[in-house]
Order: sequence, then structure tokens, then C-alpha cells
Amino acid sequence: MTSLDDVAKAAGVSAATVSRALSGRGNVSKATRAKILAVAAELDYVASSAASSLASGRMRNLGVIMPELHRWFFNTVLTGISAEATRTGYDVTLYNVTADPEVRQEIFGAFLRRRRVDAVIVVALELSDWEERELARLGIPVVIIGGSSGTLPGVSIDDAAVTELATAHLLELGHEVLGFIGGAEQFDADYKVPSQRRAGFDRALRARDISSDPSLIGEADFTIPGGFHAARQLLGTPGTGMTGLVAASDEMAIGAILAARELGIRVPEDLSVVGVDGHELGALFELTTVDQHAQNQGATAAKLILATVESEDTYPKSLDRSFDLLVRRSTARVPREPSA
Amino acid sequence: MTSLDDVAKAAGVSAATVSRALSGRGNVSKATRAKILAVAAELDYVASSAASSLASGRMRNLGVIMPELHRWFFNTVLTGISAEATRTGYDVTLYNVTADPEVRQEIFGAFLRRRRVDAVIVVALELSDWEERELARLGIPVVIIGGSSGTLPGVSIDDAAVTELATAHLLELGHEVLGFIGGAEQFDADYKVPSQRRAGFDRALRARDISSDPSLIGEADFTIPGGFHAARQLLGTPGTGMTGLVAASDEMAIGAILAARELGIRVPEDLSVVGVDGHELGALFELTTVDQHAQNQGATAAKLILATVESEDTYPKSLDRSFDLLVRRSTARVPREPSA
DNA sequence: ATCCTGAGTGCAAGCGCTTCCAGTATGGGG
DNA sequence: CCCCATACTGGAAGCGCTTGCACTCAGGAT
Repeated sequence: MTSLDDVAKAAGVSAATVSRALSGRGNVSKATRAKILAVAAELDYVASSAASSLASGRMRNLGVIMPELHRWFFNTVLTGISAEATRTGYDVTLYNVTADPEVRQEIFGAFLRRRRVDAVIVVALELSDWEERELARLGIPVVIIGGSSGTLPGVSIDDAAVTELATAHLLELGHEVLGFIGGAEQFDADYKVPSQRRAGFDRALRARDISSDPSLIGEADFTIPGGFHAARQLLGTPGTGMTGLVAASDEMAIGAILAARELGIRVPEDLSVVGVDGHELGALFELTTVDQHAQNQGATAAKLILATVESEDTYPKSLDRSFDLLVRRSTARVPREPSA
Repeated sequence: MTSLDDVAKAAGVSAATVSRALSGRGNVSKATRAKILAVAAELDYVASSAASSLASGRMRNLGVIMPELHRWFFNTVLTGISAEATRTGYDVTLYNVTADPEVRQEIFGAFLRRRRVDAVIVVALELSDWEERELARLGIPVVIIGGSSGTLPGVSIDDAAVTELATAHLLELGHEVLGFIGGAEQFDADYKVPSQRRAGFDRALRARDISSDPSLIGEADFTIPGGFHAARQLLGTPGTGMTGLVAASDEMAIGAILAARELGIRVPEDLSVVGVDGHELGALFELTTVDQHAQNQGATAAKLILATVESEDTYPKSLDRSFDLLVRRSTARVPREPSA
């Protein structure tokens, strides 16, 4: 392995100058820099990250903490983060916090404290006080995506607004008896998004003075099978008059469409279904949804936090937290005579 | 931040002894070790990874290279790798090689060469000669999952055997006219799994002296929509007499089931469908499949390579590359009078 | 002509660990 | 009772970079 000194000798300058030339910090004359760059390329020199980190305190490494990788939101956000990090020359270290509390404690209490990362992005994880304290103790920038924290900055979208928009869409189509599939109570301790999404649904109904029927609220785990089972129950109940269904995630919405098909309920003729996410699979099911630009959320968070790390500046003022209604064919004007 | 020296002073021993006590290398008396452990816990000491890496050359970091994160196989394998790495005290650094050749070159030519990782797992990526050379140059263990290399060791399953098993299952049920949905030609340059899976299908047919009908071979990209479109085309062709369909991935198999439903073809009464993977979603569609234990593949690869790194031993001799047929309800005995 | 400023460079002191080596006990074998 | 292996421990030399500081040398201001 060629070292800094090798380059310095070959270029006839000191190690300090090579370091400055390669890192861009400090003054080096044009000619010297060019020479050094040439020699470094020639010798195929790549700096040792450990040495560089130890001396400078900078790791060029971004930590990402997420509870799982299977669900669309997570791997999509991660893809966005990774792309942005790579562009900026940063590595991405993934900490997959599992349900096992020991693993979780190990990650916050030990892994992160090795000072491996310059910054941390936390994805859809509700942090305990202890975890927030551990994070704060690291003294590095932290950003939250998909979730919130009293003390930590986030780039999350407005999780109530998305379902409110989805619900309003159905209301505008004339639907008055709406069902909702969202997060189960037991999730909320760990993850506030489900209750926010639910709140948006309620808000939209309240704005039109429509009361929601508690028997039309289903609970699921944001997956396709979860949505399927919840929807089958909702749709199997006779006499509800439900003509529209809002699902708090596209995966659940797709599950609901599958359930409807199985029960012989036509979408959108008998039932309009709208989701939230912008999942790629939505196209296949012609699902109307609120696209939350998840990959972009990841990229934005990464851009934001890396800018902070690099410039030691404060966070930029404006963030793209946009989302928009993507109307496809799973929603339609309310039928004249409601089914069931 | 408390340092090694702080602990040494507080414990009344030298830094060398603290290092030995904490790392487990070298001899330290029981009493001294206990004292040091207590003091370290008290001071909440965690070693700086940069310093430790620089001095020892060990990173305690596992690199994972994958081309994408969306498809089930990738995030499942990654989950397995991550769990195992965390258990062993290793970080996981994710390199998401995108389609952009510049990114790819950057990762192999620069990121990996910073000596950040002790070992690399390459997932489902066909490497160019240059890439293999770069990897070899790092002088660290490399393992391939889902794919192969002439020179690098792999833990992949036998990709022909899985489809052979799936196909044999249909043949045993009496099906004689089988369709196949697999990878499109253009993928093969980058990724040999598709052609292997196809080879397994052919082999099973040949073993029973059944010739495969080229018009019953569909091409898709291993996703649900891909499978859907390919199957719709296959199933839309009248007069083929096809009663069984083998898909090279569960996602494509699910797409095929959706296509069949749309066309009014009953599964399994009119058409038996079998996939390969063991995708969680398979249960919802009652999909018969060949489970390849993807998460376990990731965990196995990680275990293997971390053992190599830790002990500087050679690779273990026996590996679990098992897969097994999981019969659900998407396959059935061939109908008396074939449909269409 | 003299002073000051700032660009360009090298020296050397670390960054916080690991580990080789040497030194001191300690205990069992002869 | 002596010797020597063995178990512990500390000293000190790095690991390969970064960066504060000191120094030189021009060129512009006075």
C-alpha cells in the first residue's frame, strides 16, 4: 500500500503539503498541487481512512438507523440516502435495529459510540429518552425521517396532511361513508406515524361534518397481507354502506384491493380505494395514492446532514417536504346506489 | 470523551494493560481485568474505532455491495447479514452500486480502497475483470451471494437446481405443458442467475423427455409487474394447452397469479403456478415455491466471512446451501381436460 | 527603500489506540 | 534451594494521517 509519505517523496514535497493538496484545505500552489495529483494518481494512492479519521476527527461516514428493510418505505429511503452519500464521498453504515431490545441497546450504547459516523439519520423510529440522550451525547448532527422527536430535527412529511389529502379526494368524489385502515394501537408506542395518519383522516371528515363510523376503522401493520386481512373484515361486514376506503400505506391499499377482488367487490365501481406512499407497485393496481417522494426524502435528509457536517453550518431553512395526489383508477365518483 | 488513558489512570494500570483487558488479547490477571472492566463501565468508556483501526489494522466493519435494495432478495439477504454482523460486533457498510457506471467505478476504485472494511460480501452482481482485480487487490476476504465468480468463493445456492425442483414438482403432478417466466436476455451480461434458473427448467423437462415450447417462455425482470405482463402474454395466447407455469422468482409468480385472475383463469384448477424464493408475500397468494432461505444465506455469508477475518483461518468446509419445496395451494394435479 | 501582508511550504507534535519487548514475580521441577 | 518457564505488567514505538506554528519570499503600500 502506498502511503502519504511515498507520494510526498515521489513528488519532492513534504507530507504536509501532500495532505493539503489532496484534501483541499490550506494553500498549495497550482503547480505543486498539479504535480502531487499526478504523482498520487500514478502511484494509485488512496488515503487510509483510519489514519485520516484519527488525525482529523472526520469519518466521512453517515450512519443510518432503521427498524427494518423489507417494507417499501425503508428500502426506498435508504436508496435515496445511499445515492446522495456516495455522491458526496461518504460511506453509509447501516444499523438495523431489530425488535430485540438488546440489539437496540447495543446499537445506541456501543456501536454508535465508537465514533464511526459523522452524522446519523434515524428512519421511522420513535426514540426513547435514553436513546435520544445517547444520540445527543455523540455530539454529531442527527436527522429524523418518518417520525418525530421533541428535540431532534426532522425532515418528515406532514403525516396527517397526507391522509387528509387522500380522504379529501374521496370526499370530493362524493363519497360519504369512508373506511380507514391504519396502524394498530400497539405500534404507536414505537412509532407515531400511524396515529398521525389516522388523525388526518379524522380531520378531513370533521371538516365536512361527517362522523366516522368506528366499525369502519381497521387495523393493520402497513403490509399487503395486513391490509388484506383488515379490508376483508371491513368489507365482509354487511350493511355499512361504505363506498370509499383510505389506507395509510400503499401496501395496505393493495391488500385491500386484493381483498375486494376476492369478495367480488369491484374497484372503483363499488369501492374507491386510496393509499399513501407512491409505491412502485401502485401502478400495477392502478392505485390512486398520495406520493410522498420517499427516495427524495432520503436524499434530502442526506444532503441536509452532510452539508451540516461539511460546513459546520446550521441547517438550511427550506426543505422539500412535498407530497402530491396521484390519481389513478382505483378511485371514482361515488356510485348512485351504494353497494352493500 | 474518555480515553484509554483515562481508564488506565483511574484503574491504576498502564494503557497497555487496559487495551489487553478490554480486547481479550494477551494475558491479564483476573483481578486486574475485573478492576479495569469496572472502571471502564464506570467511565462509560468506548474505544475510538479510528485509533483502534489505525493501530491494529482491524476495522470491525463488513462491506456489502448490492445493485439495489427494493427487490425482496436483496433486502432479505441484507437483513440476514446485518443481524449477524451486529451480533459479532461488526458494523455494516452498504455500497449500493447503481446502474451508473461512474458510481460503480467510484465504489470499486475509491470507496473500497480506503480500507474501511475487513471483508466484503458481494450480492448478486456479476463482476467485471477490473472489479475482481480491484477486490483482490484489497487483500481481504470476499464472498459472493447470488451469482458466481471464477475466482471468488461464493455461498450461493444452486440456481439451476431450484427451478429444476420447482419444475419437477409440476411434472410429478402430471403437468406436461409447462410455461416458464425468467430473466430477459439483456440481464445475463450482468447477472448469471436468470440463465441458471432457466437451465434448471430445461433440465427437468429433458429428464422426462418433454420438449419445451419456445412460445411458452416469457421474459421479465423478476418483479411482480414484470411477471404480470409476461404471464398475461403467455396466458393470452390461445391453444397452448399450458397447465403449469414456473416462475424464476416469487415476485414474478405472484404477478402471474394476478394475471391469471384478471383473465379468469383459476389457480390451481386451470393453471398451477410455482415460484422460487420463499417470499413472505407468497403466503397471501398461497403460492407453492422453492424456499431458498435468503435471510439465512445472508447470515451464513456473514458468519463465514467474519470467522475468516477473526481467526485468519480458512473457510469452513461445509455450508448450508439448502432450499426446499414449500407446497401451498397454487399447484395441483393436472386437470382431466386441460384448459384452453 | 522599508514594512507589512499573505501565499506557500516544512517541521513536528499529536490523534488514541495496539503490540513488541523487556522486566518482575511466581511457582513447580529437579 | 536454585533454575527456568510462565503469567503479568509497563515502556515505548509506532499506525498514517492532519494541522498549528514558524519560516521564507514576494509584491504592494507607504
